[in-house]
Order: sequence, then structure tokens, then C-alpha cells
Amino acid sequence: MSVLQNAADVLRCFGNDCPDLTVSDVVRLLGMPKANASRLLKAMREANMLETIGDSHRHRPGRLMLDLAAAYRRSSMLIGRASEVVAEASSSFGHTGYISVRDGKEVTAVADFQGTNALRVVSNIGRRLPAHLSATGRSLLARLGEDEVHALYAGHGALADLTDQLSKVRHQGFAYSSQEATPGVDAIAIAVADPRTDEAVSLCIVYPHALVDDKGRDEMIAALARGAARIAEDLGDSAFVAPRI
Amino acid sequence: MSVLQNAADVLRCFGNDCPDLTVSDVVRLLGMPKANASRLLKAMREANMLETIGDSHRHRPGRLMLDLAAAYRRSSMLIGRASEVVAEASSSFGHTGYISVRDGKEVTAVADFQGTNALRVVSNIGRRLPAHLSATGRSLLARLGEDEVHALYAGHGALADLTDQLSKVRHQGFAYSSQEATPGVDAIAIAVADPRTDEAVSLCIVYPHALVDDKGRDEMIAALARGAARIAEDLGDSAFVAPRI
DNA sequence: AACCGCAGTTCCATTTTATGGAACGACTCG
DNA sequence: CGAGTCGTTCCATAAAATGGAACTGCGGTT
Repeated sequence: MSVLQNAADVLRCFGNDCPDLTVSDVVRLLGMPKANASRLLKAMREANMLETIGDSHRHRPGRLMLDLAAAYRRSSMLIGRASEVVAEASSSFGHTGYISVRDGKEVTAVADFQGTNALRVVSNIGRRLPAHLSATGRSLLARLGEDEVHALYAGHGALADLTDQLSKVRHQGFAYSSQEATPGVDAIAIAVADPRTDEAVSLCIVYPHALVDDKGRDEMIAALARGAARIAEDLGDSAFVAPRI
Repeated sequence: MSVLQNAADVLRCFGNDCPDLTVSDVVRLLGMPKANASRLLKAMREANMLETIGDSHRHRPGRLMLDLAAAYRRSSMLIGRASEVVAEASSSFGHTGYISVRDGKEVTAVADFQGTNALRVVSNIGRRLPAHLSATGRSLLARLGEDEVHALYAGHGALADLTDQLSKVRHQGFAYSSQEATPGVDAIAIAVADPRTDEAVSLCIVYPHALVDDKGRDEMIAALARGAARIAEDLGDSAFVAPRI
């Protein structure tokens, strides 16, 4: 096992609800001899992949890591375009918006735009959600073929339900969820892809259920749809389905 | 030289205006044999530190890196508190806000809040700026002692100027710049620290020069100052100087 | 104080990886 | 086609990572 893999495993530990790591945390989580863990963290510190918090033995991701999320966003034309659309929609409706990507059966937000309304959904970038349990995830899954979804969710209890939901998403051109992941919160999501790079992102607006009626929802769908359609046209995303409300 | 160092060097290449890297880019930038570069990028790909863009040979930071900036923010109480203050100020005044940290003679934004005004400064998170040439940087440098600043900027042409500016910042309790880094853009910044962890952050608002008069500026300083003072009190930052306008 | 347990670091012989020069395959362009 | 660029693979050598054990430093107990 190369050091790089071990270093990556350490970084992965930060993913969930683990804001910092000590040598013994790493020993426990990765089952590695503590001599190794100690040297690994030291090497990662020296490479600026980690830094200690204060003068304690707790580690968090280092400065080097801080810039990389930004570099990721800059590297993708698609994310840049999508961000413009969602930023515009977010500030005009006052609700919080996201750009997300799918990674297997999970989705992660890569960019977020805080809403301006007093009552708004607080965004938490970098948290992974199950793709089949969120509008944004389903908008991305709907871009796969039936067979790909079957392969991905083989043996998964939610497959039958999911298949139905996805065909609805494919027909409508957008995904919608009402109080699904979070009580009181609704979400709309539209996916668009760059055929050149084969990457797909989801444009998503989340809002308090109580604040938006069907008409308001349709306006937001229309706004996202206009932006997404423009992106799809410019990048040549032939699989894009213009949302029908 | 360990792989980890080399991997870190590769990641550092993404810092500035380099959204993606190929094997030969790495050879050129780091002066490494191309056999090495090829294997290194491959290993980093397998560790999810990098991913290829589409099916080309260009690489960008991988999914693993995407979550780490968020983990960094979560690991710091200080950044969380500062974000609340700047988010509130940003949305109430409509201007763009930042949270920044200093790293030697540079500052980096760790969080940003897009303004809502039609004319606003677009935020670019993850870009490093020289600390002595920005309000946010000077607000952080002002927290150092004279001797530390001298040591840091020994032999630097701007030291004399900087010393003057910093004593002004220390006296005022905030840093201000008018059209310094970007024409037409002014900035105000206030630094606050967590004595427990020895980390300091700068709360910063940037705005179009033409849009804000002295009165408006003072209102924003007051808003930031209130939030920063609260944080300083809660965390026990005894070096904090309440801004006097 | 002396003792203990715990977290982290250092030591060292052994095993595993990384290194870099060169040869090789894939592709583009004139 | 032939030259040029780019990336990958091969191989002997050099440089690492490894893990068990010994060691250090720091509270908290008797």
C-alpha cells in the first residue's frame, strides 16, 4: 500500500462529522500501526496537507487543501456556467442554491449560494447525500440509462421506487422533492452535462416549503430551465430535456 | 524526496491560474523526470487526489479534495463565528464579504459571501494575495508585534510604509483600503483571533468605491465591529481592539 | 515523590516502493 | 511518410515505508 493511498485514506476521514484527527484516531479508524500513523501525519504536515490546530495534537486539512476546491470549480467550464445561473436565480428569488455532482450513489455540492431571505435553507457544502434520496441526486441519476441505474442500484431496496421516480424526472425535465431530506424544505433540480468531458452537474434551488406556492415554484423552475437550456445548447448537451411545467 | 512532497507540489501547481495539469506540465513546472510524473499522476488518480477531465490527459483536483475545504471550515469555531457575522453584513449591505487567513506574507480567503447588489465585487475564493497590499492582510499583520513584522518583512522594500500603516490599523482597530488591489474597489477589514488555537481571521467587506460614501462605510465598519467584538469576547481574544471610527 | 497509563515519537533491520534513463507505443502535423 | 510531441512501460539501483519494541512527555493516582 503506497503512502499516497494512506494519505488519501486519512483525508477521507475528514469527510463526515470528524473535524479533526489525532494519531490515535488514525490508528483506530484505519487500523494502522501507530508508528506509521505518527510518521504519516508528520509527513502530511510537512507537505501542508495537514496542519495542527493550535499547538495541540489535533490535525485538520492544511492550507494547501483550501485552494483546491476553488481550482476544481475553475477547471470546469460547466460548473462556471452553472454557477452563474444558480447565483442569479438564488439572488433574484432569495433562496439558497447549489451546484452538485454525482459520484456513484452519492451527490456532493461543489458550489453554494446563500439565499437572502430571512427564512432560508442554510447551505452545507461538502456534505455527501445519497443520490436516490434527493432531488439533485435524482436529476443526475435520470441522465443515466435504465440499465446503468439498475447496475448501480442492483440489490438495493429502493430500486423499484427509484425507477419510477426517474422516469418521471426524465419526462418532466426536472426533479422535485418536498420535505424529503429535511422537514419543511423543498427542492427543485435540473441536470445538465458537458458532452466533451462527460461530466454532469445539477442546478438546484432549496427553499422553505411554507414560503412558496405552486406558482412561485414554477417560476423558479422556469428560471433554472432557461439557464440550463442555454448551457445545454452552448455545450451541445443533446440529452438535455427542456423542463415542461 | 517523498512521494507525498511530490504530490503536494503537484497540488500546489493548481494554485494560481492553472486549472488543469498534464504529465508534461508537471515535468516542466517541477523539473521531474517524465517517467516519475506519469506514475505520480497515476497514483494520485488512484487515490482520488486527481481526476482526469473527460477522457483527455488533463488532470484537475479530485473529488476527495472537494470536501476538504469544507472540513477546514468546520474544524474552526472561529471561522464559523466569523462567517455568521460576515454573511449577515454581506446580505444586509448587499456587498461581497470574505473570511481570510494569513499564511506568512500571503492571505487567502477561506469563505466568501457574494453580495446581492447589481454592481458588486465578484469574489474569488482561494486566490492568494500579498498580505501587505490588502486591507484584509494588514488587519491580520497588525495583530503581530512590531518585531515579528520586521522579521517577516526583513529586507522588503515596503517595510517602512507597512510599519506606518500597521500602527494606524492598530490604533483604529480596522484596516481600510481604497482602490488598492483593484481599481474602483474599496475594502474594510477587522481581524479577530482565537487565543486557544492561536489562529486569526479577518472579516472583510469589499464594495464599489462609487457606491458608498463615508457614512455608509462607517455603518459597515460598525456592523463588522459589533460582530467581531462579540467573537473576541466569547473566545477571550484580549488583543482585540474595538474599532474607533 | 514515585507510579501508572496513555498518546506520541524514535530506532532499526527488513521489505516494499520510488527513481530515472532509455526504449516503446500513440498521436498530430506538415 | 518522417519528425515531433506526449504518455507509458521496463529494469537495475537507490530510497522509501514498515512494524515491533523501546523511549519520551504528560496528566492523574495512590
